[in-house]
Amino acid sequence: MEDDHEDEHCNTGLGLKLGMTHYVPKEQKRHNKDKSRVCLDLSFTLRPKDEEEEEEAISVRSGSSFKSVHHQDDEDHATNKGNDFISINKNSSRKKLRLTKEQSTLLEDSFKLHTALNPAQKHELAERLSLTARQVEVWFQNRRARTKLKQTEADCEFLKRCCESLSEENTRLKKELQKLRSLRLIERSPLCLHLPACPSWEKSTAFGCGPLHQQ
DNA sequence: GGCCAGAGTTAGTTTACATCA
DNA sequence: CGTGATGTAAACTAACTCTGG
Repeated sequence: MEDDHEDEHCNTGLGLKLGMTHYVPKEQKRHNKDKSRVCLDLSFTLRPKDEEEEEEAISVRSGSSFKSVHHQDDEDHATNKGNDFISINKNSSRKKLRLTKEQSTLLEDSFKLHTALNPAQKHELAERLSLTARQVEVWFQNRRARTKLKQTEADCEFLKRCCESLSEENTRLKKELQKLRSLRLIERSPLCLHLPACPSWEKSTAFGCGPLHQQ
């Protein structure tokens, strides 16, 4: 899969950009219904300066997709050499980083130790992973969200089982109550004065709340 | 007012499956 | 029938925005 990067360079990015696709940035989708505008996404500053200027001449910088500039950590993008993220994005529109096995493992291991990082830990980990601190931060955010979601699903499943179990118990008790009521009718019958008492009756009547004391 | 975390959303990628030649 | 190409929906997840503490 990762071997296909070269093909990807040829396929998507350039074709889309020069193909005059009606690209609608997120901001515009939300606030601006002007879909006729032709836009190009100039996401990364690692692009050669002249190329950027050329594109700016025919485009409208949306400022949306990569608004993440508000994070100072993003300056680290320039230090992220050798990473797929950069090598892909410099030539195409927004591409998604795929973490390597090693990166994922290290992140997971770190997450097991601390589900949240302080700034120093974040930067240290980012350095070890050749990622930006922002990327590490986002990964931890998403990881926490996934953990929480899984926990919620597990809780949900547990409560569902509890509910089913209680429903069964409720049904069983209702049946028992029904049985006892019918027995009470028999007991009151003059023909059946010496009917042995049901053990559960004795228990419940001891607290004054058994079937015989109901109503 | 800046920072951070969580919630919710968007969008790129992968995977599984179906269909067709 | 088996096979490769293609299309599509679902799942996954990096990156994003918004909001509240």
